[in-house]
Amino acid sequence: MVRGRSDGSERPLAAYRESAYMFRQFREEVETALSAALSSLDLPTDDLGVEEPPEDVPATLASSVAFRLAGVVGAPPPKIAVDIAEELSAEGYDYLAAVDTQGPYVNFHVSDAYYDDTLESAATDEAYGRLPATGDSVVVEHTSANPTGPVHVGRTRNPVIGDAVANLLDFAGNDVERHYYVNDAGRQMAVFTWAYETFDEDDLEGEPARERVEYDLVRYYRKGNAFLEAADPEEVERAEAEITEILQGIEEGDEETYARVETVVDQVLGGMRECLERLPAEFDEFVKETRFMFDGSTRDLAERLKETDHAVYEEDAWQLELDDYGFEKNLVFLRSDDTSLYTTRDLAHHEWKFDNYDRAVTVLGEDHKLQSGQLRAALDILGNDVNKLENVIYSWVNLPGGETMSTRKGTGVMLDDLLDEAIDRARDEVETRLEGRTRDDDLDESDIDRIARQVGIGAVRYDIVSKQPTKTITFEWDQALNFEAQSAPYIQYVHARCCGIADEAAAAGLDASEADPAVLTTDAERDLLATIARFPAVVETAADDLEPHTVATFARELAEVFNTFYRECPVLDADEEVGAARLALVEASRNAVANALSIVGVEAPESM
RNA sequence: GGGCGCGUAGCUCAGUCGGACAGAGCGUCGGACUUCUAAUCCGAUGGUCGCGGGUUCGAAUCCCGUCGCGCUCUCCA
Repeated sequence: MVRGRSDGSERPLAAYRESAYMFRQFREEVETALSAALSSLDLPTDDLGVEEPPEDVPATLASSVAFRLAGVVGAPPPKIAVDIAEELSAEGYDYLAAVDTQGPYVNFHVSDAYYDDTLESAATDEAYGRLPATGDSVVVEHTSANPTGPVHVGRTRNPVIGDAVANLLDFAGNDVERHYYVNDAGRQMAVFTWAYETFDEDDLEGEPARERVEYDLVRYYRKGNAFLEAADPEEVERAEAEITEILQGIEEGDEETYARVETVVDQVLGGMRECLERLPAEFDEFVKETRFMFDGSTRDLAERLKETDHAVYEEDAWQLELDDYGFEKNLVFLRSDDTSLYTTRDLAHHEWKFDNYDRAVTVLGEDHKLQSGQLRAALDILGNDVNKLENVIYSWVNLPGGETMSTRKGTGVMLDDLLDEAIDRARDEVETRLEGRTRDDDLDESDIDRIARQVGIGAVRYDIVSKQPTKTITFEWDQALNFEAQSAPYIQYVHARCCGIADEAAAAGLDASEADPAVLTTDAERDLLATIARFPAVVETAADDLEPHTVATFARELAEVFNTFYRECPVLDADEEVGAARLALVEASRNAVANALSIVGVEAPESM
């Protein structure tokens, strides 16, 4: 579509795709040029101090190196900055065009080619921002909630962050698989299985809150737990014996017991999976922990642990001393009855990951932080390269008023209800706005359904994914479902606007292939292009740090500069040359917004 | 009590591997729809960056202390 650069040269298509890395290349050029200048002045090059300047500074990158050299050189920073700028040559670079100073800062300016290539790349490449293949396979494990009942909002941070991390790593060039680790061998599932087999429909409290299997079966789980807490001690003892029998059956690999437990597990998990698909959070594999018991790997691993220097046999149980790793208490890996623990099985699980993937990322709540540290230590003791294992830890979601969420007690807001409410509110918005709508594209009933779903669910996801995972967040309806600025709909709206303009332009016969980036001269146009140029670097940093929320922030910033551009720079009513270039800018914006949204897991509507 | 995390505007949050006057949105107040979708834009208002020390040319950011909140310290998961 966009042909030729403003200097008239032609480049092959493959090279356009390479130029998806303009900001990153520019950064390298700045570092190279600055190093060279410092070297020729006999100054140290270990800390270049390259950073992004504040918004009101008209440079793309800057260096604060002059501050640090003041002591070495014995001159004031502004003087040093000038010396460096004079020594620095911007000759021979693609994107570094000029250097100047502003007080103690050395500022670096980009060439026209930087903008030209950004526009070419972003407007023509639907995958704009995607980084080159790393060759790494990465398994992202997230959610992994025990299959005890409906997914509630307290758990929602995990699939939302997890899915975004997986999307991000994928977009950063990795070969990603998404796993849900199913705890099907623990006491909770034994209790559930016993309760499911013991009680009848008549024994249960109330009707299922929703027509789906996990809402039905969770009533058995709650009934079982209530019984164990309150029933006659003799009856409780009898029940406990049955529960223990189930646990031991699993441990011994008894197929009949396994089948009984899986009857419950598979049903409940199936329902939870349907709920998660609404987000949507989908998985390549549901990995059951019983797998690592039945294949003998947990047993083998325990034997190997016993052989290590850290293993001790105390109080009839095999334990691991982890003082060297900063843990005071020992980690028991075999109970006194010789059965394995959750962590033992998880160790086998992680060695399996190491055998099959180059990297393993786990998204988990802060309540699992200690356990994950012990896991890492034990994996290290077993001789694994624990650098392959990375965690993303998130804090709890509070309800206003400090109410806690519990599947067992049946308290908390269910994710299904949250999503239904979000979609209902979004539908109200759509219908309200329909009256004042100026665009005549005749939204029909199915469009309204689609928009309500995209906007409602998008708002919930964005509200969660846009915040730093380490911070505790308070869930409030009005805030999560605010459809205005700093929300998913605000960004989605930009995408819809881009699509609308593209449609109108096509109908009017406007052609972006004639675009000449040199005619984009207003601040609004340059700001938009400069923001789009940063996108690949944003993806790179976010992926390195496993921080999808920075992509959410970028998407919002991009939407803001686009809306200013939209306000000030008409596309269809501009003269043909300017219109064509602006249309290319709209297409570039659409690609960047669509891809940023897809990373954070929010749909990009073509109309709304 | 020990370990870890968090504390930024009335509210919700960016910024946190030291750098240009601490930024948004919501709220409040005031403007802009005969103009590609007003889920928009423009302006005003609003801050002892929990508190106290320290390091530094420079600290919301690093160090020490302290207060508050959360998580955690099971032969649970």
